[in-house]
Amino acid sequence: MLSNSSKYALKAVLYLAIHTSSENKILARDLASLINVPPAYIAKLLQELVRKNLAHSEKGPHGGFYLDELNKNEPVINFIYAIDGEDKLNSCLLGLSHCNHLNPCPLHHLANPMRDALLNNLKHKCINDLVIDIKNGKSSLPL
Amino acid sequence: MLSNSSKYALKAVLYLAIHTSSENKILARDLASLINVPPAYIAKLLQELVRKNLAHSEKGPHGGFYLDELNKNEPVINFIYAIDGEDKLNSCLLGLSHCNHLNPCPLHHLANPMRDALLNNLKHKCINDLVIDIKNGKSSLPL
DNA sequence: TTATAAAAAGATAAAAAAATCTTTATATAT
DNA sequence: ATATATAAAGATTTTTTTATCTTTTTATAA
Repeated sequence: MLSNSSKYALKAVLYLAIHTSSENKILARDLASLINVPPAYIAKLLQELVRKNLAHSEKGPHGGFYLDELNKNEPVINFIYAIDGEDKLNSCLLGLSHCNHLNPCPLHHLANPMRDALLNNLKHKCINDLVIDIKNGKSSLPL
Repeated sequence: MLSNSSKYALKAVLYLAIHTSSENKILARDLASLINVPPAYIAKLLQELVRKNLAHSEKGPHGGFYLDELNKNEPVINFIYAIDGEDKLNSCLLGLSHCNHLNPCPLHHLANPMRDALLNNLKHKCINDLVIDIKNGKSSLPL
């Protein structure tokens, strides 16, 4: 469903959303150990998010990664799209390019309503919504 | 979501369900070209399904692969489990081993209802149910 | 201005998944 | 019996994904 890369990126982003701001950054290597992801790997993923304006970074002493308020209000799906591309979540379950609602594949009716509902949630929930759940005890870390 | 291998296997199984029986087998290489899957690859996958009693084969002249009535009545999910293993569809979206309904990860509420509904469909629909849809024009090939 | 601390970029390596090739076993027909 | 057609099994190759390592750039502070 999600690649390792997307999973790691989401874990990182959740951590950043809870614990960082422009005044309070975190080093890639510290973040890595806190969310159980290889340090060099998470650094790469964060660089990609920064390039796509889904996270921020500063170089040099007292530098590090953080999320600003705009980032925290991005829909969850944007982070997945940034790392995995759009096709991964949107393509036909059987990999058929012709499959759509007018020309449904044999698994379409069985799976698409759920997929659409999931995509809808991912599009309408932002990172901050997930953080609110965590703070209300509706979901939990650690990552 | 599904590996290439599972997608290929499901396409093969659907074809076999519609077009084969113990009196009417098909060669791996013929099936391969009909469903657009590499011949050596589909042969391997079918061998795995045969080993797990989800399909049948006969060697030698007039041999080939086919599904019997029991196979056609297997739930769709069994073919996926046979190829991808059970974990792939059941593990936490973020890959967290501790995640469950009592200790939900931040994506759990957002995704699990849909995943459960999908799994339920895959468990309760058998291959023949999909074939009936195709025959009624509710879904369509080619594969 | 120099040293240092950090991310960015790019190159490389390792592991897993996808795909193919070769050999063996088995059934059928001649 | 022998030749042939097929799946089964196993080995190998290729591609993709995952992960790491090295070098460069940039910002800070002494």
